[in-house]
Amino acid sequence: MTDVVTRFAPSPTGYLHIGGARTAIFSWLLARHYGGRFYLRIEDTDLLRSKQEYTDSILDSMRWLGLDWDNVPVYQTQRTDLYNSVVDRLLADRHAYWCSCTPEKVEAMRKAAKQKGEKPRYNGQCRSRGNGPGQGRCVRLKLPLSGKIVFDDMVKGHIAVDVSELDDMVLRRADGMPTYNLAVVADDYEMGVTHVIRGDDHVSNTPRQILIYQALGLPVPRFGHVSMILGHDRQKLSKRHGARAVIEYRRDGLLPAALVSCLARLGWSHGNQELFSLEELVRYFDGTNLNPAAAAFDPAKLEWTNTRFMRDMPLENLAALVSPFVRETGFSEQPKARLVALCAMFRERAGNLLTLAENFRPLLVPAAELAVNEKDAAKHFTESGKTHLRALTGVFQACDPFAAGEIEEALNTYVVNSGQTFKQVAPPLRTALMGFMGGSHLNDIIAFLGKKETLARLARFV
RNA sequence: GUCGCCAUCGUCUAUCCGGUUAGGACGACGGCCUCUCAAGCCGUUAAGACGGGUUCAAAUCCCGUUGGCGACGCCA
Repeated sequence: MTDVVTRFAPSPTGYLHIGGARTAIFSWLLARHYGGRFYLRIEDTDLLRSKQEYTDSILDSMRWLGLDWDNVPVYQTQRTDLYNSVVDRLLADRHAYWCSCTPEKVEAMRKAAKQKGEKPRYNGQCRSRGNGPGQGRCVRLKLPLSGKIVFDDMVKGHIAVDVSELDDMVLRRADGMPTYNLAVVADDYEMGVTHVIRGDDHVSNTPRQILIYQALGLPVPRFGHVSMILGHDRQKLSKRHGARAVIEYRRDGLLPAALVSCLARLGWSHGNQELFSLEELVRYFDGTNLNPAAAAFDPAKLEWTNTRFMRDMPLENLAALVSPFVRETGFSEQPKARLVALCAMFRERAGNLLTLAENFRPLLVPAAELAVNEKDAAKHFTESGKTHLRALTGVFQACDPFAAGEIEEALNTYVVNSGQTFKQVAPPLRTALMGFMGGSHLNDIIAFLGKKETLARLARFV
């Protein structure tokens, strides 16, 4: 496989959701793995539902995920000449014919067939009418009378469908616009697509498209029908499963690499490996080991994956990524060194950048605005607890320089001298500084707050 | 209804063409660690839908049943 050409062909009728994203990822990976090309095609022929806003958003999501494409995206609405030439060729070769039946008439045909327990189909009555453009409304493909359409799917394996299951499909509508199946075949051929990776809701379209390729005398590409992604209850994915548009994950502060790794792992595997960098995916993804069964999406695993990616990346990078989220949670732009310190303290305690930024709050807010957990306060701000806080006020005041090493030493000295254990001193201190019993190591917290803020917080509770 | 596809722990999956105590990961639960919450480490939980074949041997191959999904548009 040297000349691998794949494509991703979204309809701009909505945002890129994770199902589409996964299809795009597989398609992109196949091309990149084999050093081929990956194209984008915007299937915008549904004029009513297509919006530029969606196209922009989809392209934006692709870029964010790190899925680059070759050339410029192709828009189907700009290629009617291509589609018309293909239909005309089919007409000239008598592989297609003009149909004068009205939609109502066809509908009635289908209904009747269904009532007889047959597959609802157009009966092909215009085949031999010899209609010309004058009498014709739409153009239909003339199917072979019998035979089987077989193809070897990259994920589903061998698939066979009897031609009698299909009917003479419309190629060009009465309004002159091409239908989906015609446009797909014309485009995939014209773009030189060798591997069609798409959702498995398209498997039943594949025999129809193969019929068009055959009528045109064109080589049929390889197909790979990726299974659907289901919700946790194994129902079709919807909002209530927490599976959303890619931009929403971006807004929540997921790392694109984590999303890609997690999505790639859904329906594809490489032994027991769970986490993959983009480079590893490109290296390992060769179009095999694809699971034909539908897979349920697990938001919990995504969070875990993201935490791992946040944990394993350079602190400076994480700090830069979390910065906008810190501003989003209501704080001013923070110096890089502070963000790095915060990330070091909290990155293993958050599943995404937004909650990471939210975890910073107790340390960024002024002492007077620190939210205090009532239960923890009641439990730890006892008489002895307050005694410790008062004593520690003096300890910290005397601590100079106010740096990590000195703070640790001063704290330890206080614990020993007061005949207490760290376990007795720490909880009231932690509650005073964080507002609740949580967060990172005390020394780090104190060093980050600095002398002034530390003392201000103690003063609030003594 | 017809056609097609699918079926391993709750979830994602491994087990390459038949031979495994059916492995890993997420989750859940428990323990260790510990000033807290996490993280980390250790452990527990839990699976071949069902019924027939073929075979010395079946999760694996075949048939059927059931269930799920998809498609059946002058939507994409």
